[in-house]
Amino acid sequence: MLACSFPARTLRGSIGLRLEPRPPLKNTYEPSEIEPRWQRHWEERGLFRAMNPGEEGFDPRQPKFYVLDMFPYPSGAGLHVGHPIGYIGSDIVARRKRMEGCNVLHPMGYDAFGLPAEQYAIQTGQHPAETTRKNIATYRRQFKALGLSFDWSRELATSEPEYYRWTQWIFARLFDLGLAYQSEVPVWWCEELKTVLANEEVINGRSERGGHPCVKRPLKQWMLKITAYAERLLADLDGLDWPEHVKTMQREWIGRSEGAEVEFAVEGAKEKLAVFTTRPDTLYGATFLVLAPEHPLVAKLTSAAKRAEVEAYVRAAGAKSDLERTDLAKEKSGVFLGAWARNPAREAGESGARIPIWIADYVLAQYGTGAIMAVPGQDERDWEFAERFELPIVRTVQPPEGFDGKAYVGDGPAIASPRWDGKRIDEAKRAALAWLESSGQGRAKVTYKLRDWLFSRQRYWGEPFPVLHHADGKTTRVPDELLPVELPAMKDFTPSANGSPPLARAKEWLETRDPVSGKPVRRDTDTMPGWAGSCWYYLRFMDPKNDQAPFAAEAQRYWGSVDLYVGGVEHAVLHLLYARFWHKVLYDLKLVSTKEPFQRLFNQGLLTAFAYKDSTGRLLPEDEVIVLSDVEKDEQGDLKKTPTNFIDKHGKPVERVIAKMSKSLKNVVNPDDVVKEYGVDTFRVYEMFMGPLGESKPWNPRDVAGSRRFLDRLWRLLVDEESESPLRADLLRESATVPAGDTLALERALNKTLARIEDSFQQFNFNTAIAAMMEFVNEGTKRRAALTRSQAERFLCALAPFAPHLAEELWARLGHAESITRAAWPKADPAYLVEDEVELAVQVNGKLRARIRAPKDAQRERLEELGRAAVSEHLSGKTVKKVVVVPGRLVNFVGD
RNA sequence: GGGGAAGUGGCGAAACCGGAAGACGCAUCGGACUUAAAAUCCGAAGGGCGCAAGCCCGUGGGGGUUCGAGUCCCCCCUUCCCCA
Repeated sequence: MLACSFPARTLRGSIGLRLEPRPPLKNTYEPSEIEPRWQRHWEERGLFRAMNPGEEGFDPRQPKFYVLDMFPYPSGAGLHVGHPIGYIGSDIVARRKRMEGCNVLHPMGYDAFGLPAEQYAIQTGQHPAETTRKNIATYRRQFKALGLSFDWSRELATSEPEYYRWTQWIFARLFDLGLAYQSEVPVWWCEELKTVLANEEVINGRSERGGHPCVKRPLKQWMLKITAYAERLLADLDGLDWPEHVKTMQREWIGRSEGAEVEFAVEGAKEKLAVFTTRPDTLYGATFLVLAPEHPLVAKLTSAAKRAEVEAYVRAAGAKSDLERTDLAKEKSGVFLGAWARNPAREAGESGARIPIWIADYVLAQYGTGAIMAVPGQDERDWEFAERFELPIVRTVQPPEGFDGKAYVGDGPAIASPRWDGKRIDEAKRAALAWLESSGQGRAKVTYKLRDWLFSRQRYWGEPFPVLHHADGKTTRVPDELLPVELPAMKDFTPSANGSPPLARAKEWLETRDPVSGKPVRRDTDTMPGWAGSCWYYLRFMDPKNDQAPFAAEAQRYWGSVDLYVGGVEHAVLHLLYARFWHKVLYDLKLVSTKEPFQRLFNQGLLTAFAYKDSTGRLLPEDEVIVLSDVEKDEQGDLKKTPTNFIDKHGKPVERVIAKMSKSLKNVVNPDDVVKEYGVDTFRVYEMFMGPLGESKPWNPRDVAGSRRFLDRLWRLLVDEESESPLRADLLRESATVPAGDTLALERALNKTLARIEDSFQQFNFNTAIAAMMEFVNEGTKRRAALTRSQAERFLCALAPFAPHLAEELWARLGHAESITRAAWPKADPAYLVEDEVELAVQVNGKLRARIRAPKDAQRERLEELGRAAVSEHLSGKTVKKVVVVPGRLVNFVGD
């Protein structure tokens, strides 16, 4: 029996109900009074506290459930109505799981380090610590106002020393394992701004702000060897319950490709040139080599005559982005180095053995070996390059008859390749590899598009690196017990004019002594990127106050992986890949017990808004648009529906379109305003009612009222606004009898509703759950006298995750002293889901012609008979060739 | 450029396995209540033709499979999102 359906408790009289907290005497639905009161109630009693093993109140019989939101970056603007969609969705799951008897971990925190906070601080002249504190306070207030059932005792911010101490501690583990190293890598440098810029801050070789020219230049950076985990990051995707497209994105980002590394001897040089190719079978067709302009051997191989030209080209390539360089549509460019190599498939002196070495910017230094063998016969870009510079082209795969294209990339028998002629690609590859290996000129190799993770930034607002640089050039790490290395308080944290990081100016902090040897050492002046703190916060939530370790092993073993992780698809690659990487390192260190951090991932859809486009295509702010009625009278004075019309202030028609919420379009809605006008429960219900959680949909201000009306109707269904009684009198009685008449109809309606709510949890299309609840309330309003106490209670329990404040209030008015938070989740009773008599469609040639009613278990023959009678007119003069009967659905007569 | 998701009334949407298209809500219209309005309650409503019973059309466009297609297959168009 369901605990919430028939409470085994005698009720006090209607006057003597002790309600806690006590509602006022006014008897209309007043969210502004009800909601803060219940929020205080939850907070005071710690109803959403999750207990760890060993804590008082921990119940080992409860299954655990960890539901996590991607924590927000606390920006100065606060939340707009788009942010809470995911939070409300996950909150509904968390609340429902609690009602199912789970120990639910549902925490919230802030991803508080990072570039935007620093930029905002520089602009406003405030310290990032200050703006971050203020922004967090705003977020916290807004979260609490939304009635989200977070365990606030676990709140954290990645910029707090108590937190980043352990971020540094994990970095120290990476350092010890050799997974963190320093390296000269090309980064975007803007001379005008005197700073290093992130990839996304550079557009077409110019800074996003100001449009100043930028170049790539090598700088010493911290790198994390994520490539060492490429294979496992790829393989373990298979076991995850993630959207398939997110897994695909990760697979493509990792970009595994199998092929061969082939060595080419260079004329007049000891060094051999190693190239990576996925097509070793086309080796005979390699008619030239192409190096990336940054390839380390470029300077050495360039002939004196070509030096000036080569150097100019290398400089120009440095100013381009990878995208510009590899764009297939662009005209190929390149320069001959004046050097020659030998194709290892051919003997020296043999025709085609001597091949020229070029550089071209379509070859990237970071991929493979930074050098390719160009096979124009089987590669489109190489073909284009060969045509442009008049280099030889040799086909080594026989194109099909009638092929008149240029490069042929399809399958076919090998030709002009004596060692594997006639073999198709797969086999030819194997043969080529075997020959390369046996002759010592190459080997099988797997490469990944994934590169090591550039892990440092020359900025202030991030985690300092817990390392010490010694006079002899050695780098050691700060001992664990001296962590955290705190970020020094600095008044001026803008980038320096010479491009050195702000921390280089914190002299007292910078110059220190090695705790081991006592010798003077320097700290590192870079900080970690914004991704660092978010790589492990889900683990800290398991044990957030621990000052001996990042988290206790026991706590981690208990909570395991995140059971449901909800957030935006924009983190599909980087955040999720980085966090998985750290998790696997911790797994190898036996610090965590699971291989993967997030078992199930769900991406909520984007919230859009309406915007208006005029005839020139310009988007107009909402307040410059006038909405005309969508009903017009025609000449006869009859009403005629037309598309809703919108005009601008000059009376010109504009078109309504869907756009992102943005300040400039003035279509940003603040949840505070919605809550003030309608209440939180209405806000929550509306956000879920708009459409499936996973889909993007527009906020329509004039639709919100409908959700409020639903809650109003529910209120009036249970509460008589005219009377002072907290509840309608008939609901104070228990109704133990078997439902009949209208009560039976309501019982069926209720169970149907419960079943539909249950379904909605599969795909998180809570809009259908709310539609079902609306139908039940409408049904209940029509048959109010028949509604029983038990039905009201089960309905409120199902409503509780969606509109928790109203559900609590009515639950209390029904006489419950305990919060609905832990009431039992109501399940549909299948016995009430089937009707005795069903309606069927009767079709003739697939067209609906009549409807019949029949007992649900009527025989096919009987259905056909009933159907035939119902459509006899349509069948006269026709011969029925076939009758399709689908019991419970339809009868279809197929004639001529 | 690559990848992904999606196109259904005036609007947000629903339709679980191929079986009654448009549930639920918004906006709209009509009625009841009211001195009046708001609120509330009851009702109408995809488009077209018709006095009506009813008939025809209809899920971005075109083709196909099927007794039957919003749903499956092929081609095309459009929009949005992500990555670069």
